[in-house]
Amino acid sequence: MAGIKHSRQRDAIINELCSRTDHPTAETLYWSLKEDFPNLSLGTVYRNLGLLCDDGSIIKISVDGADRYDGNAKPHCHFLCRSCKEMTDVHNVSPFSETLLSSVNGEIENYSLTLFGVCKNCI
Amino acid sequence: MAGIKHSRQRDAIINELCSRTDHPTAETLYWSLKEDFPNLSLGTVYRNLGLLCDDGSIIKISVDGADRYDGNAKPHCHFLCRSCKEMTDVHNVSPFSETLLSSVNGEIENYSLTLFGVCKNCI
DNA sequence: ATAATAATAGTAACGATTATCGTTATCGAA
DNA sequence: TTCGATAACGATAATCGTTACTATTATTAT
Repeated sequence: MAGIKHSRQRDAIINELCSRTDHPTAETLYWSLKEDFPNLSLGTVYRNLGLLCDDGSIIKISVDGADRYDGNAKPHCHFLCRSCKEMTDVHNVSPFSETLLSSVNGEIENYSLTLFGVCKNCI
Repeated sequence: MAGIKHSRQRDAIINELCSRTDHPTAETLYWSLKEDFPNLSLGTVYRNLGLLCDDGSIIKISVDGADRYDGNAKPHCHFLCRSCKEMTDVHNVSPFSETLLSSVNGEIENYSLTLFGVCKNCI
């Protein structure tokens, strides 16, 4: 990464995002980091998350409402509970059949698969 | 649908959405309908799309930027070209594997699967 | 036709995100 | 170790997509 400096805020944002298994929004991260950085700016959080997405080291998940971020950049599947809004990872995903992939009129680089429903806690 | 009236605008919005295979945003629909309804309001488009989503007759697709709408409410897969931003349907999607479904800690009601890449035209 | 009421157009308000800008922090080179 | 270049910061304004409000108009059952 040419011309990318370190900063205490940037390192903290990466560290915070990668150390949690929920899929926080920019604002959720912002408030978590406020303790250690009382005058952290929300714009700083957004700017760094954007840069990290650009270089592929994290993932942005577009959902209804505010976007969520995932420190695990390896494509995988998510489950979003419509009751508690908690988003969890789903592992062991090999969802795509040959017939699916062959019916795409282009080159696939990535995917986003989100399952919607109600989690065990909310049933 | 109790208490739902027809209106020329509402019928036109449904008809326009269902007659196209791209996955237009609210604003795209708005401009398409402007010809026939010179003083159509963007709010009217959003309000009707919201109602149609609520009763499950159309689908909202949350992607980067503005949400897209799909007149085909049957869950299926989409392919979004990162170059021309065109979104196309992917048919013949086989259901998810047992291993995937069993690793979800809740009841699945719906899903959203979007493939990202570059379409044949843009390669 | 009339009355009840839902839908509309126009516009203001809102939440999420991005851009701007003056100041501060980082980091390689002197 | 300072210095200078420049990236990153905090604060805040601006933008974008979407929703809410309100007075007026259109729809529908009677």
